[in-house]
Amino acid sequence: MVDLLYPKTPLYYLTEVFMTTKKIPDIIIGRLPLYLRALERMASNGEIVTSSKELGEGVGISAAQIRKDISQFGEFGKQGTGYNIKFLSEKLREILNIDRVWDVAIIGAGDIGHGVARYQGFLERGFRVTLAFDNDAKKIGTKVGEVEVQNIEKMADALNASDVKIAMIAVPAEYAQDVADKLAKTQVKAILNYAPIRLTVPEGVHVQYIDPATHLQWMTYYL
Amino acid sequence: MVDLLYPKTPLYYLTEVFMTTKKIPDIIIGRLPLYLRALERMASNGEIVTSSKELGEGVGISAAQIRKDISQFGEFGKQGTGYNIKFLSEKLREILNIDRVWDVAIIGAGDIGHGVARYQGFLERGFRVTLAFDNDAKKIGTKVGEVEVQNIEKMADALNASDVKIAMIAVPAEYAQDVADKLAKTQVKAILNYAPIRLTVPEGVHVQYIDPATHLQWMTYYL
DNA sequence: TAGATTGTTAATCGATTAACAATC
DNA sequence: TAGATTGTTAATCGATTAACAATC
Repeated sequence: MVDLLYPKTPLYYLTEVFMTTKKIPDIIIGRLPLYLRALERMASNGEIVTSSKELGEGVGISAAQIRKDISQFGEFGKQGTGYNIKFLSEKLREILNIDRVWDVAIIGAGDIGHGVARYQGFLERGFRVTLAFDNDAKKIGTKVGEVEVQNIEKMADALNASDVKIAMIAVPAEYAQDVADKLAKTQVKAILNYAPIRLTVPEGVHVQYIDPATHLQWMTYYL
Repeated sequence: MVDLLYPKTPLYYLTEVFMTTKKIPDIIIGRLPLYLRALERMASNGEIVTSSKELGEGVGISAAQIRKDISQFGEFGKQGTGYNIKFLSEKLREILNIDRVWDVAIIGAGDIGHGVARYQGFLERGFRVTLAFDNDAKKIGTKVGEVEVQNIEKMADALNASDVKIAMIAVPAEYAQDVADKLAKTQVKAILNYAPIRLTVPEGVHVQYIDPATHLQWMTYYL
């Protein structure tokens, strides 16, 4: 509208640059892995193309929203045809930075730590546990999954000697913030927290939470 | 506004009744367990009262939203003072129907199933695994946590003979929908799904999803 | 009383949906 | 060409925040 009425002013170009580097809402990023998950299942079923309608049904989201989300990153579809599943999957993997395998550290070698380290789903989706730490002398030196549990006092050094940028916290709630503080001093920039407590971390460090009991308590409201 | 200008019409009363039985948004219900979790930690630290400001800081939500959420269910605070932690916790437990212990079934006795069955966090938060099922002959008869794994063919009967209304699905993605269909024919009305796939269930059955890989893939966007 | 904090209304913000021209 | 489906804009919807009277 504006540029029909006025010549392009410096403000116009500023706006355009701003638009180009616009921040994608976090909530959209969070849906991309769900799209990718559905696309990979379609691909494994031998499907070649899909539509926003079909994909939407697969993830429980409206077709309009699927199209809007995807179009934030480029024009990956074809009018009249839909989306090539393999192509869109590749694009989503590039956008999400999962066109590679990420090494991950696990802190806490209790029940959750063991479960997480053994979980095949991570490996299938691009994550490999390569470091494990605990503060319990009885656990140090034992194995969780494929990796040996190290003394948590060596965590900072071991992390800095590695290229690990992702850590999972599986210690009791009362230690979780302390662990997070220590992680924040390393190059770890993403934390998946299984402890049932909110973590405070510096700008630039991302935290996601997993708390199954919270999900169950949510559903009991409706029972 | 309306009732300043007009006498109270039948529509007014209809509206009032409607307001009284208003449906609380799902997103608000989902925050209540987080409030409760924070309150329980405060209580265990010996604190007696808190404010929307303090509670908000504990869960990472604005004070205004905390107040608005809680006020949907009653007037549980005191002006000038804040909220009594014990009292508010009790109210939240009543609202969420977790002023009791819920029996839970786990379907799938693989790595996730074992981890979940052993997880102490459920018991502490009001959930007890009492039934387990798998289709693998090698697993049937073994134990996950405290309970014996039964043949999945006996699932419907065993569930109907129990009072279990909550089930956790921890089978491979390709079997998850089939398990969900079978569960939907029992009195199970809440499903926590660990399989990385969306489930379609009848009206009145609630599903929550746990997929750690999705959370990791979300964060790698920012790395 | 003065200070603090709730409960609630109104304003703002952001996300979702509807609609449709473009085009394969 | 006719039918299908995208990418995008405008309209709608719902959630969050700000503000403040009530009151402890």
